[in-house]
Amino acid sequence: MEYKFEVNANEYLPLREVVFNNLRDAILKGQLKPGERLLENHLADKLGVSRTPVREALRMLEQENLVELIPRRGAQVLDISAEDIKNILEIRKALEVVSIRHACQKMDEESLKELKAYNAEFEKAFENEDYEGVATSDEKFHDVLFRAAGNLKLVAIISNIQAQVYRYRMAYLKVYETKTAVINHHRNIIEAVEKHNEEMGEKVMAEHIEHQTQVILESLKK
Amino acid sequence: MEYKFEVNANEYLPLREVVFNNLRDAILKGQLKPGERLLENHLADKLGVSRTPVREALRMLEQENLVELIPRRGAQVLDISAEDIKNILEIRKALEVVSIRHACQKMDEESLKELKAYNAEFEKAFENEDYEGVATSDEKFHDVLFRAAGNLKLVAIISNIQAQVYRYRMAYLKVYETKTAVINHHRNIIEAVEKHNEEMGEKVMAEHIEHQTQVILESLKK
DNA sequence: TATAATAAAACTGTATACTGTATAAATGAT
DNA sequence: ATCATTTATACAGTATACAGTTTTATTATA
Repeated sequence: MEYKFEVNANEYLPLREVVFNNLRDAILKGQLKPGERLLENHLADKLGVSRTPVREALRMLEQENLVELIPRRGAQVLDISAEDIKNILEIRKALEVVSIRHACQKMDEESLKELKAYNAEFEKAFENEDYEGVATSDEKFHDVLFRAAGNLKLVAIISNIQAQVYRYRMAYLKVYETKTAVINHHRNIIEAVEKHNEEMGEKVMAEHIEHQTQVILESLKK
Repeated sequence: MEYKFEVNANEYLPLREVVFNNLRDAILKGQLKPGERLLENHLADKLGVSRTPVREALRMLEQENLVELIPRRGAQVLDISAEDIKNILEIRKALEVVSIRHACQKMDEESLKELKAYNAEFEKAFENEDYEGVATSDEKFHDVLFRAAGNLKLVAIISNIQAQVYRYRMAYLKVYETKTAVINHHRNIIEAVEKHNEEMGEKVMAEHIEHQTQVILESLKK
């Protein structure tokens, strides 16, 4: 019998996906700045591929609302206004509320443990002023809630929405007053989920997102 | 002085957009059926273009959740389960509620008139059993509400969401009991908007979408 | 007749070549 | 110098060519 390496079918990624992930990342992290033009040739050279996969990746990024394509002019990183941020966070609020309602109804012990674990991570990171850590554990915290909702479409939309305001996340967390407010929100969310108290969950989550909106919009004025 | 034809800058559409619109339409109308494979060469020949714009259009359709791309295998029209429909309509409900809250707060006279006009169209079409007409005036009715909300991101997401369940729209409207229920919903929505009664609007809209969900899921069982 | 091995065909993935249109640079007129 | 006019350049849009992989058809084998 002949042996083969067990090749994971997921191992292969088309170049367009690689390019897509690359660019997406660079945009989210702010390495590619709003308004910056994305020249196909330039990107292709830099990434060591031909224009074809770059172009396809750009079409995907357009649909994700991360870049803007102007016919015969090319792509540029989408700029986002204060109004946009308000609009996006309003949508996020509505969807997070849906998701926590479900979570309050049917979250199991396992997920609840996870939720608490990520929250511990979250608080610790805050103590250490490790904002990168705060951000990632915050994401994980919310992810548990989405997943508990058991609505995959919801997860997809929220993560798309989030990508659009990702850049402003750090500014938010670093604002001094955020810390105590957000830690409280999270604790209340856990309590609501634990007690299966939908109304409470809904209320706290709405506050949580509204607070975030306030702070981000405030910080934008400067 | 020399005259030139006033050339509208928006007149030019890249082929990928043309192909995209074409395929999108065909999928929404059910001419391309769920599960059906979309062969690049075939489509390119049929539309009289090369594979390049077809491929780019497919990437866009993937991001719109209308087709599924399997690496090295190609594209196929995305199939949708009852679960998906439930999930999607739950999201739609949340977003329509957001939008009607705004509409109740700040809809102007002009838009209100439009709303009533489309609703008259809607009721008349129902009388004439012109379901195509019912569907389009219903769309316009809801569009007025979205637009009143003044949140462009919301409009974009809802229309994407709607595209995914577009196929089931007719089955819904043709169910006998739908007629009276929906006509009532619409009338109540108008009343709520007119009286700036947010709570009422929210309640009616939620019912409206829930009803739709019920009927569609029911009709799927057959 | 089923099953495995092999060969052929059909597709997708990627690169490259070509075309036409904007944009920027260079030239010339006022 | 400033503005218009031409020319050159850079770029996106589209088509095509080729490579590699999967699927299907064909043949061989039990």
